[in-house]
Amino acid sequence: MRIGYPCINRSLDCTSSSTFRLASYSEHRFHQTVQNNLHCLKQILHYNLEHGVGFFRISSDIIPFASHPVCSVEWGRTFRKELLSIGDFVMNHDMRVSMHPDQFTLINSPNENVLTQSCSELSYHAHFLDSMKLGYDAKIQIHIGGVYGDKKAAISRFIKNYNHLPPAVKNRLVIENDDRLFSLKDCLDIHQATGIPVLLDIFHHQCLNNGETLREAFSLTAPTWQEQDGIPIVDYSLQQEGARKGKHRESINSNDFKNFLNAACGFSFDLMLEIKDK
DNA sequence: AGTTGTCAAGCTAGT
DNA sequence: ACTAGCTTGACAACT
Repeated sequence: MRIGYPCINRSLDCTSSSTFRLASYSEHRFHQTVQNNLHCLKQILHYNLEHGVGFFRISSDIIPFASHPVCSVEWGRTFRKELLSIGDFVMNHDMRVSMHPDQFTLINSPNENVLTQSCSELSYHAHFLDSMKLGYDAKIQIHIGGVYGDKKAAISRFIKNYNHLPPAVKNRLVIENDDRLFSLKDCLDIHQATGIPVLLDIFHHQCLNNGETLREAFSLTAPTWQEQDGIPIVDYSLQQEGARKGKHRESINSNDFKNFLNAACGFSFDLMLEIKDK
């Protein structure tokens, strides 16, 4: 099992997700920012190696405005050497990376513009991981999307639009159960129809489920991952007490974590710790 | 130098 | 009607 954390390393003064306002976009600014982000990503991966951390989620901001019309730079070519070098580092040390496009990426939206932009956002993520020549175990995780007043229709729209995605995206895309709308069971149904792997989010499963125990949730999701997908990815986090439902905790609770590990015993997976203080 | 309003994008539930 | 929350605050204009 590899353990990972998302996007930000609080021990290094180097961030791989710095961006800028759209209003101040220029090719120079873009070039500078991407160069710095890639440099910091390398630093973070080195740090991770030294600290036994084999898994990392790369921020979607690593290439700012990559899917926006304003960006016409062929960054995959410009930064080819840097990207390949990072990819080599990841593979040589048996590490894994993933990405999580943000809440605006909705492939089940009834709005065609939202769908189009979501597809180009997903293509950007796939292109980024492809540019590092990483295997298809480097995943892009998204939620199912909105309900739009009709859950069944929302699910069929997801399946239909998923089938039209380019192979580069399909090779990496996985779906994650969320905390309010689409449960693990919904994701498994979509898996039945599409073959898409299901990423189990432990915290979301506590918020929304159909009575499956944690062990059952593991048994159900594990077979949705094929050989080329790598071992399953599992997201772990906890409710911040006193905050509104869905808010992630600042720090881990070791009792809860021990219970989780006991329930997970015997299953093979990589673990993403979505805990604010890493 | 420090503070604070705002930032590409969507949706939902709670207030 | 408004806003917090979402995988992650931080940019940039203002005082």
